[in-house]
Amino acid sequence: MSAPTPAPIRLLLVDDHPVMRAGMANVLGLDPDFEVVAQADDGETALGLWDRHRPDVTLLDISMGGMDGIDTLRRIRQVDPSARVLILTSSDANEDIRHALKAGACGYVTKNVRASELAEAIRTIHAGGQILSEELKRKLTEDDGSRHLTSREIEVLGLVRQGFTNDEIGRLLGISERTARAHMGTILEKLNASDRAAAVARGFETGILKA
Amino acid sequence: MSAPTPAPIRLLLVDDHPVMRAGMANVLGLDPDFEVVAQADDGETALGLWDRHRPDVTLLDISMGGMDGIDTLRRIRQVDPSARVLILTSSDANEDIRHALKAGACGYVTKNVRASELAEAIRTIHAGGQILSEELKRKLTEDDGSRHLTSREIEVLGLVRQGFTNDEIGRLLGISERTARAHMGTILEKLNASDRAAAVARGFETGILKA
DNA sequence: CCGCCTATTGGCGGATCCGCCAATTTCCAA
DNA sequence: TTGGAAATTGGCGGATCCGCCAATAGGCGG
Repeated sequence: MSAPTPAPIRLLLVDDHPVMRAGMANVLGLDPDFEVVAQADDGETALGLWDRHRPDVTLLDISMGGMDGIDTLRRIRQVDPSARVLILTSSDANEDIRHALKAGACGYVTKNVRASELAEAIRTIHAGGQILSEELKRKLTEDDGSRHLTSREIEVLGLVRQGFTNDEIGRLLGISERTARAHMGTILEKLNASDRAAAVARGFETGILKA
Repeated sequence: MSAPTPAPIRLLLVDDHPVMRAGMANVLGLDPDFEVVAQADDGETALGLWDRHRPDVTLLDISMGGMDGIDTLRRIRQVDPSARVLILTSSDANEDIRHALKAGACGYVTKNVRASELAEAIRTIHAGGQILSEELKRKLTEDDGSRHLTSREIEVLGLVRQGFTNDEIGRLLGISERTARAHMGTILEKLNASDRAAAVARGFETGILKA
């Protein structure tokens, strides 16, 4: 009732760092459980390759030139909602984790993971499980909860970041300066910031804003 | 007058991403010109290994837990000012490049470099040359020049980031609120920001501030 | 159908910001 | 030594911010 050599798990690697991809291919390629069927260094290419190869599991980086990893993930899940994708990235920002999971990621590991743990994670993902380290889970629950901004608030924060006044923000968004101010108040409260400068800082720290 | 197999260039790899290190070791290990003599995933370990092996070239990542790459670089150059170090990192922030070069890096390449280019860069470094891509050079000259903050101004910006008012900043730094305000004015001008919120944003964008 | 959340707008007032002007001292580099 | 940049402090005033209070309207899930 047990095959000594089951079919390997077919993998698609997506990362814009060639050396990193080489590392993944090397580390995983040595394990007979895995087979790297394709690699891509941007979202567009990844989509095409995914469609052609239909890998069992996709390893996806978030920060890439062009279409980012989250968008790529959404597009893949749009084609096949059962696609299994493991996010493998350097960012441990709450927003990135949250967006990835919301977009349908089956797991999220940071790049400082050890090779053996990565392999184990892929097996778990392929078996239908979820992967999210205790550390990341803790980050998500403790540091967050009520303090995630609405899309409108994120929009306002983006303008604050550019140095616009409440009045200007109001005109830019077609709303009253009063309303912009109200959003600002909510942002300050949610981000636990004492003024707009601190709010922008918190935005970068949490990953809401990106350099 | 030409040896067919010269002694390989002895390398120390420092990066806190195990898979990335595997990639480097794999990519470079296949080339007989190179020999990976040691690997480290943090600055302290790197220092010890560097001292024991005295590699020809050190590949150093900037963002690491504990002592960061720049500090590690400084410590190495302190022991041996002729040590040759190539920064290999994901960050293309002006501040990181500037600090790395000032700390004595012989070269700076981002992780999206192709394997062949990385190998070539290492050879150049080992031969006594400098490596800095045209793209990064352009970034350094165009976007910068006069707009690098003084240490005092960076100190102030760090407090602004935390939401302190000019008055509070003055007291925290043991100076007058007037002076804090003056620094703020200079910061705004140098960073081309219209208010402190935008200044904080620019700080993160340029790499002066880090998440 | 009824709360709850979100978006919206309004008034009021004290706190804070930022620009423009000018001055002194220190310290480094040419 | 001398010029210049950096750090420091001061005054003045209009613009802007942010807190506290309150209200309306639309949407969504229980």
